[in-house]
Amino acid sequence: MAEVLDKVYDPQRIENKWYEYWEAQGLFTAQADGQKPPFAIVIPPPNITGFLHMGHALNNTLQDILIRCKRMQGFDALWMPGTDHAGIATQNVVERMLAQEGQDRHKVGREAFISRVWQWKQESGGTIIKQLKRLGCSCDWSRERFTMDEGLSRAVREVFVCLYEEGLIYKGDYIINWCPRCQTALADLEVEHEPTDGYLYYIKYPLVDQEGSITVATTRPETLLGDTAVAVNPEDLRYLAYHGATLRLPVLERKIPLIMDPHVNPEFGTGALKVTPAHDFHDFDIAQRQNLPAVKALDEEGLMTEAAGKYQGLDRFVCREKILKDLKHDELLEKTEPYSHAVGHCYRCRTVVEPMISKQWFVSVQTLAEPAIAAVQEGRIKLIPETWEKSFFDWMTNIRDWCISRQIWWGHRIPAWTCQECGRVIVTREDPTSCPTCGVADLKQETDVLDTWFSSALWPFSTLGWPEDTPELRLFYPTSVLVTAFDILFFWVARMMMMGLHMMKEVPFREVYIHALVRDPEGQKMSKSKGNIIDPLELMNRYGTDAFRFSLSAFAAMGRDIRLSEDRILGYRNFVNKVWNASRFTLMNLGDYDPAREDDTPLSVVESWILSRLQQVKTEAVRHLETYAFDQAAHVLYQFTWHEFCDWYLEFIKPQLGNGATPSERHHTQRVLVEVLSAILRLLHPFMPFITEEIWHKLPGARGSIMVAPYPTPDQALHNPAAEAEMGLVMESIVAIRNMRAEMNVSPAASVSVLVFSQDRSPMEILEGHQQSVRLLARVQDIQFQPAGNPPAAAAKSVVMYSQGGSLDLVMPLAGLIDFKEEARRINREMDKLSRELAQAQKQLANEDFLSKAPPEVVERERERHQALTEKLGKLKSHEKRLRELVA
RNA sequence: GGGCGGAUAGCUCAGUUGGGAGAGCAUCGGCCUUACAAGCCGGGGGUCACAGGUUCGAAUCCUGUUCCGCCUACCA
Repeated sequence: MAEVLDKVYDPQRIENKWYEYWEAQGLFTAQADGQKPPFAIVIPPPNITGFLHMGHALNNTLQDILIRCKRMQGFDALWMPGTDHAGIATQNVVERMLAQEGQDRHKVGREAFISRVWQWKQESGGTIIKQLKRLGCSCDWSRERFTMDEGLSRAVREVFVCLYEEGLIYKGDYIINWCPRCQTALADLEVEHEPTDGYLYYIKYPLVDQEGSITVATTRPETLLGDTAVAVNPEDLRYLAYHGATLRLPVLERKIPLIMDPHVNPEFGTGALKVTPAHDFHDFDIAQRQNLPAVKALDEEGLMTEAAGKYQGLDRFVCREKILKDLKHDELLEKTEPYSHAVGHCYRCRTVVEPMISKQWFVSVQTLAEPAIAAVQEGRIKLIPETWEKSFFDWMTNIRDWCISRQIWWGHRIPAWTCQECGRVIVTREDPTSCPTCGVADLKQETDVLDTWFSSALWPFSTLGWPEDTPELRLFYPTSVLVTAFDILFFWVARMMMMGLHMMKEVPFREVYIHALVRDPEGQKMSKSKGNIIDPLELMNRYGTDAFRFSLSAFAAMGRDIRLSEDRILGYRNFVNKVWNASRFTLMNLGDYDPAREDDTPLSVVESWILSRLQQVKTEAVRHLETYAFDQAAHVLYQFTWHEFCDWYLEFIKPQLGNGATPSERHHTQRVLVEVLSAILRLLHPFMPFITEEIWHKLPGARGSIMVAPYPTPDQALHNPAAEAEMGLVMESIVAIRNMRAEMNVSPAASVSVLVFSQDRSPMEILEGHQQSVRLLARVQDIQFQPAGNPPAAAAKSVVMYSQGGSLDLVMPLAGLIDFKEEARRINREMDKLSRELAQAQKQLANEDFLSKAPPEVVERERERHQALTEKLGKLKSHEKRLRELVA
């Protein structure tokens, strides 16, 4: 017979083929016609500057599993894809390109720069999408969106104007985080605090009108140039005498007051705090309370301002050194201590950020946060696993206003205009041409753009067509589930809740599945700087996409980070190959199979058993997928496919497919085999889409893609405990015989016979009915069944218990074949184990409390166990005794 | 400082209302048994971090301790 499949599965050969096929057939496209129940997921939009990393790979594999499963289950499944314009990140990329050409954005100008970014997006922005396709993602590409496309930009504008009109967006002077390199404000979340080794400098501020000085401690001496006070705790006795004093700011000689503020911690440093309202969050608050002026000592480029006097124009870090030198010279630097503290860095470029007072746009989040908190509390949005709820509530209740303006060019430009004549601010849906107050046409648009997360916050409804009233929006909003890692829970998820609830009056998604982070084999977070990045594409090339996907799902245990282990991926690569070869075997035996032929042969016990087990597996797999226990779903399918279907079922049915079988037997066996394999392929398809599709098309009677074949559902009528018990006995007997052979070092070629003794009719008859399988799978030449009799002493012996009652003695006469001492050792090992278990059971049953308080079924089970152990141990003991006599 | 998670076989990890400790890999022994050596068969290996408590019964629930990891925070 011609080879139906190659001997080894070659992923590269077929992956592209099937992806193109799926796309060409339009199988990813949601109908949105209301004919089927909806199921929708919006993708966390990857940055257009992005390349597929492990986090993407895991996140999108899990989404694809869910969406493929739901699609097969008959839902109108929409996986809404798209990309994020990633303001700062993208602008940085294009600016770097310009730099290489000796240009910068200011020379080029705003409009030309923006079209340059669009051009870059056109040429290089699609990489991540190609990589998602490589991963097999079944996104509805016909609906792909981009946060800067026309529709989404309209949504952004609409939301901005609405919130502004409601007074929920305002512009104000406020202290924000400023990145001197990116030249923009950053939201609190965009600042990463990294522990940094620095120094704590103790600086003396001389008193005016009296002797002495007050010493303050700081990590940033250059900011003293912006100091407008020194604060001490009102309770701090050490400074009681100085209340109301005036101090002389070192170097600048400016006079500043000593004030009292309860926020100062007397325990830290000297208990005296220099107050720099323009460059410190804490100090800003103090200044607000105490009506202190703010002096801006640093400018937007991180250079010292005019207020810094002779230090004007110096870089902040150069200035720090200079000031220290001058302080030393003036003998005002008391001491310097090494000090490690958290320093804020720009999450995009790693530059040390500078807190700075600035005029920015804010979203007032308090009123938006409350409905989001309520939605989670009331269970209208479920966070899975629930453990995240606590963090969520903590964050949401302490949330500060969201700074949404960014001083960059790439993004949604804030739709606000200022009349140059009367100063009126105009925020409208359509670009204004003249001032509604004074009528002049001299209007200037805000130059800032919006934080990228502003547009992503609208993603669940903006991608569905809002503000238009589209069929998609009506059908798919609220979406079913959001799949994401916890690192963007606050950046993105919380904001989607706020915006969705406010604009749509309805939650954006009903469930949020929060998966783990992928770490390197040592448990470290993967990062460019550590150089420990593992490239998912490389793993796909090496092991195949299906194996890679299956690995990720098998790793995805709830609430625990993933340590990437290549050994395990290799193991799942082998599993994929196993599926391939089981299918290969099946197809090799289907040459003459006619699916249309009638089959009235009843199911054999083996078939009843495998079908019964299959129903159980279907139930478990679906249950695990519905609770996002991807690892358990994968595990159940792995175990069943490999260790039940391949290891046992296929071996059992080989004779029924061989020459000895009648045509109708053979046909019947083929029919059931195809049925089971078909179910396995469909169950596995969401995890390993490519290989299952390839095999699916080779199955007899193949019709269309496996993607739209029904996902298996359990058939209770096939549940068959009797067949499972019966096959349990058969398999245990085979294992027992194999064990005796292996342990006794009986060569596989050696011919052995087995005698089966038992007083119990039922297990005896069962095994007798399966003697062909026993012969074949345990490599036994001759097998005899004896209700009673005297087994030979020169033999190995095993006792197999039948779960429905009774037992079998399997005796392998081995005169001349074995060393009896060896058999005695084997028996003793087993008896030891049994004795220990028996002792345990005895202790339990001797315990009055156990008997009276434990549930009756537990007690009953313990009794049965005790009896079985006693019986088995007794039989082995007498065998062992006879062996001893024989040796003696 | 606050919060969260983890500690189970040599390694990576499961263990779903508390009721006979599991998988994969590794290891040891034996097999080219006509789907698969990326395979088949069999074996060995664990005081479930430590100390208490609740319970007839604890890897599982409670308290405390130790050691890791993460998130968060304005102690300058």
